[in-house]
Amino acid sequence: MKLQQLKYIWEVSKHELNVSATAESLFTSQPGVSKQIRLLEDELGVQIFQRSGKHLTEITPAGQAVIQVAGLILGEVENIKRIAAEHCDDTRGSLSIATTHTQARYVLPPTIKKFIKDYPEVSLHMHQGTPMQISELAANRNVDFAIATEALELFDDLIMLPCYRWNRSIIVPEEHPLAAMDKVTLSAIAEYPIVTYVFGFTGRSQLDSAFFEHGLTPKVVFTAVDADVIKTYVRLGLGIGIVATLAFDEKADTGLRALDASHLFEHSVTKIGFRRGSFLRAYMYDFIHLFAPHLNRDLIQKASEMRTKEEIDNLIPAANLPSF
Amino acid sequence: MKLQQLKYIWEVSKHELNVSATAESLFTSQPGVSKQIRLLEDELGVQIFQRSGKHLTEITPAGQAVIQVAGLILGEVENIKRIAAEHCDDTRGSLSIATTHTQARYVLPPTIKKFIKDYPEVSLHMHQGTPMQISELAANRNVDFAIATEALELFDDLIMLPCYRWNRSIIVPEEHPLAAMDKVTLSAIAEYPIVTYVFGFTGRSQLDSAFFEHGLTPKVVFTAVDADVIKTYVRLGLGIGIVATLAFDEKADTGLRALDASHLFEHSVTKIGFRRGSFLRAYMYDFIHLFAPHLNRDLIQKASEMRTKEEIDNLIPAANLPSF
DNA sequence: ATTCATCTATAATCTATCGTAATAAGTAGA
DNA sequence: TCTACTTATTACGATAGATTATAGATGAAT
Repeated sequence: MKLQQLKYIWEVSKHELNVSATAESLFTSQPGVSKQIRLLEDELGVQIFQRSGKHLTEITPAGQAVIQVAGLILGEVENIKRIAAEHCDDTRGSLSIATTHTQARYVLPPTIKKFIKDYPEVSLHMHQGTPMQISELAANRNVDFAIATEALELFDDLIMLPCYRWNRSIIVPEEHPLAAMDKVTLSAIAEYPIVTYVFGFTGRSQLDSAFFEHGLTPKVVFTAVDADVIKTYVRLGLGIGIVATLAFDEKADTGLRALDASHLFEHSVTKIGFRRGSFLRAYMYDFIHLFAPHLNRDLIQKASEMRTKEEIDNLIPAANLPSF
Repeated sequence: MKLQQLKYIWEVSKHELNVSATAESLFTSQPGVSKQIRLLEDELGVQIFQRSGKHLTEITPAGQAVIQVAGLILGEVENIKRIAAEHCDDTRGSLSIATTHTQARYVLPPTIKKFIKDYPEVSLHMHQGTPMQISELAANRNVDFAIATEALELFDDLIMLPCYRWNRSIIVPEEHPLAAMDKVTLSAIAEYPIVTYVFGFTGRSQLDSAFFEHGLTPKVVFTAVDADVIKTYVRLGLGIGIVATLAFDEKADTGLRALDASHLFEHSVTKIGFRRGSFLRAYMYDFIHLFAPHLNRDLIQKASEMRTKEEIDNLIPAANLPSF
């Protein structure tokens, strides 16, 4: 048994059982991968993949179990490398973060700025995608951290730490009738066409459920992944915007007004996630701490030991989070 | 990084940093081991072993951490092999048990007899040693199970399941004055020379503390590892014996009488232990169940998840154990 | 100090293994 | 039945790994 063989079966299972594609992604040849998989199967005495003729069609039950453990091993191998790097030079390394537009554009910049000042030798990589893609990247060890508000819950082998709570604001042109209201109401909003986030992004589901619970059907005329696009269309008069409050900047966003909507919609919680059982470099702890000052090394390590989301939420109650 | 390299550093750390001895135990050449260790160190960029000239003198802090994780990986590799074997043929395999004389001679025979009848294709290996050696064998993956009454607690990465409680008896020649007593007392025993277990064996410490608490100093004139030897010397009139009750057989041990001493000494608990996180074959669960009928697959799996001995003792209270 | 036994590192050689390229063979979908 | 795609096979070349012999270093004992 070789680590490479474990790597191969793991990667094949993550590439829809397509050996050619897997080989390409690993910068090696297809016959090499096929051969190693076969050798491993011979050694173990069980089929890992079901074949129909020359195609891999599915993973056998034995394969399921083997691949799962192979994943653990690959994670530990990664840990060994990190441990070594940490003991070698704890200021040098790399940090990959997958996140959404909202975080990258409005929340992360100060954190990143401070981080690259503190750790100039750490090369930083940012990936942008849907919450689902982000979670997958973290679960598959393509990135170190996932930062998002949604979908992270779906991956059981990610440790997710609550970072901050945030609320929504209604964005309207300055002269809009709603701007005159003291406290906007859901029914008032429902009167106007709405521009907001795409489903699956930035707490969009919270928004929908609020309307639904009040028996209202919002007229969503346009959806976007990011608040910049939303604001642009609000300016054009397409409708009123509903975005995260932290995506509005009074100075920069001239011509627009933000009306607090925290009383209308349940708050959302943004979280940072990493693979369960992964060794974190010192600068990784520091990054988390920079991003969410209530998360110190001790707390992060305690949370890493937890088995369920509930335990973590108990350890870090939402009430104690910073709120925006 | 290769599995072999991890195996090498792990094994070297278990062979007092003697590369030559390690190579021999692995049936390979010393230069090969040295080279692979060096290659691994080069790849990781840190020293794993401290060298003084040409000798390995100690493990560096980085090495400590790396070797620990290497141990996890090797354990998972073992699990993969077991998983594969289980899916291939769940009646064939091997089972290695390390235990003490007392277990091997008096307790295990019926279990073993049933087991080899149920699983004729499983090759069974028994190792005998001190409780300390037994625990080490299990911790170092040389055997699957450790069965003993002492020392198992010292190894944090062993899951130990309580199997049964047992008490002691005083063994005397039939015509001995103590045989006439209704209920023997500690002070009565302390009058006579005593033959019992060597320290570190078969709950010997429990025995000493009972005397100590009553301010008595037993006259131990001879100690042995096993009850057979003890009984032999009792027959010779060297003194009275104190052994596990289950080591006395009324029919076979003619000329001797056993006097119950359960009221004098705290009971002991015999446990079966295996490496934390190790995948157990179906026949391994069955073996445990044969040995300790209250331990079924579910309970064993639950206990495997536990972090501390206390949690396990809570799950399997001593009061519920069979008693001998 | 010196010697000896023991242990590790180095070098050279040989073998086995792995990756690659070219190609054959099988599958799925139109 | 044809085409596009995928995997298996084969042969070859590069490379890494094991082995043997040997040199160098250490530490304990004389």
